Amino acid sequence: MTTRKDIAERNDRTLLQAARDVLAEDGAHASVAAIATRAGVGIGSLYRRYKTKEELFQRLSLLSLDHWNEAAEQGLADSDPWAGLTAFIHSCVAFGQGTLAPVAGTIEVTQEMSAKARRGDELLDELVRRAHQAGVLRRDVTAVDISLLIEQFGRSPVVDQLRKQGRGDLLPAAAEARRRLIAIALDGLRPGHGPLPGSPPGEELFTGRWSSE
Amino acid sequence: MTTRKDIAERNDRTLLQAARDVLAEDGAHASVAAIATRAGVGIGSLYRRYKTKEELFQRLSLLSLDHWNEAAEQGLADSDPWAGLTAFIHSCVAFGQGTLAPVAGTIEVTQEMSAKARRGDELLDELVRRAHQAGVLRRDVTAVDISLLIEQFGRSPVVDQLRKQGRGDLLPAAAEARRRLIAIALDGLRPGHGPLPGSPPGEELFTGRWSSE
DNA sequence: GCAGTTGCGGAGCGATTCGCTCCGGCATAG
DNA sequence: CTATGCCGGAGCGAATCGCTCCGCAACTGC
Repeated sequence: MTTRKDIAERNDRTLLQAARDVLAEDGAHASVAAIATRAGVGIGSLYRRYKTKEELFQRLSLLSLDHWNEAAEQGLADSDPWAGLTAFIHSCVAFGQGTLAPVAGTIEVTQEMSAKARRGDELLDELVRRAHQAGVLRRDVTAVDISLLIEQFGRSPVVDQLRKQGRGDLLPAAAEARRRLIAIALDGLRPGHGPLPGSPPGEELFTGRWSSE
Repeated sequence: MTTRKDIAERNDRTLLQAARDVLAEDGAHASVAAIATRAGVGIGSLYRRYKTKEELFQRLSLLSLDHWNEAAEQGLADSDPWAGLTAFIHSCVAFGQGTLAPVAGTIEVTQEMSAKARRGDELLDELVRRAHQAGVLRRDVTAVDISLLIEQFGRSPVVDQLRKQGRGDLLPAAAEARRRLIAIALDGLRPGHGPLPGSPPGEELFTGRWSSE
């Protein structure tokens, strides 16, 4: 038997997960109604828990930062620097750390958030330092590179589009393909490659059609 | 002196470029008004050239496919298989090949589009086959992997967000950081690494908080 | 210099969707 | 069986959507 309290607690968790998923698919366009529907609750219930849409996103942002920090600490707990670093990256990518980017500019940043973000930076720095020292990470890769890599892979256009089109049957294949991509990128982090740019390898490859970038 | 005809021609090119940029920043939410404003023309002018929003996107889609095919042909023209392949990838990423993904499901696919897409697949296959034969590309990397890599890097959450926030001053640094990421991924494509998954390296890294994926 | 023509920008249309409120109905407690 | 409180969703005003249409400015032929 499920009491009403059980349901309430489950909704709390489900709501944030739904928010993350909808955010991944719809970007900044994500609507409160879509999040509530995805979570399987009414709009009223959502607003009983979070006063505004912004409050929901702030809460989600905090959860995201918490996950980052916990994953980094778990990574540091691993005695193998390379295993710890890659476990951290995998965890963050799977969590979808990049999905909040579209709304990052629309919500107010609390000092709790910035404090946790600062701690997250420190943890990642340590993760990278350890890997450098052990010689398992190419020297010219910085902590910033790792952050960007996580953010870049945190959203998957292919997976998002499939999910929106309701082709859930293809999701496993897409997820697998994505894991292959991440594995490729991780291999690129190992030592023994030429130096990174600097100036890009082939500056003017692009047709003159586009000027930007 | 600029005649009216000059302006008209320039608008034609500028319009598609603006559409691509706005699409990158706003995703499927991109509005016609935003595209016209970005291009520096009135809404009326946009609708004089394209009957509907869909027609504009279809035209952009064709342009995107043309760029893919031209870049692939240029890559094949290079006698060095690795240089040709990486030049192709760089060109497609810089063009922003992934930015159309959010609207791909909303526009009707003409047979001209699917024909060009098929040709693009063939060209990429040949690019990959050459590289495999020359031994400069790891054996377990497929053409699909390359496509996904291009799509994944075709959008840059960081760059898009900076541009939306009007921090144009930071764009060069962000673009540079992005190039570093691509270089890392390309290095991961070289031979001499362990096999790709298959089953992911660390299946249950993730906290149990999220169930999806 | 003047009338005629062409193409431009943007105000404004109806429709849609947004964040959010509020209330009728149902499940549970006593 | 009554009383209580939480739930879902209809519906509010505001904002935004794709798109039309017209007044004005810029150029041409005389």
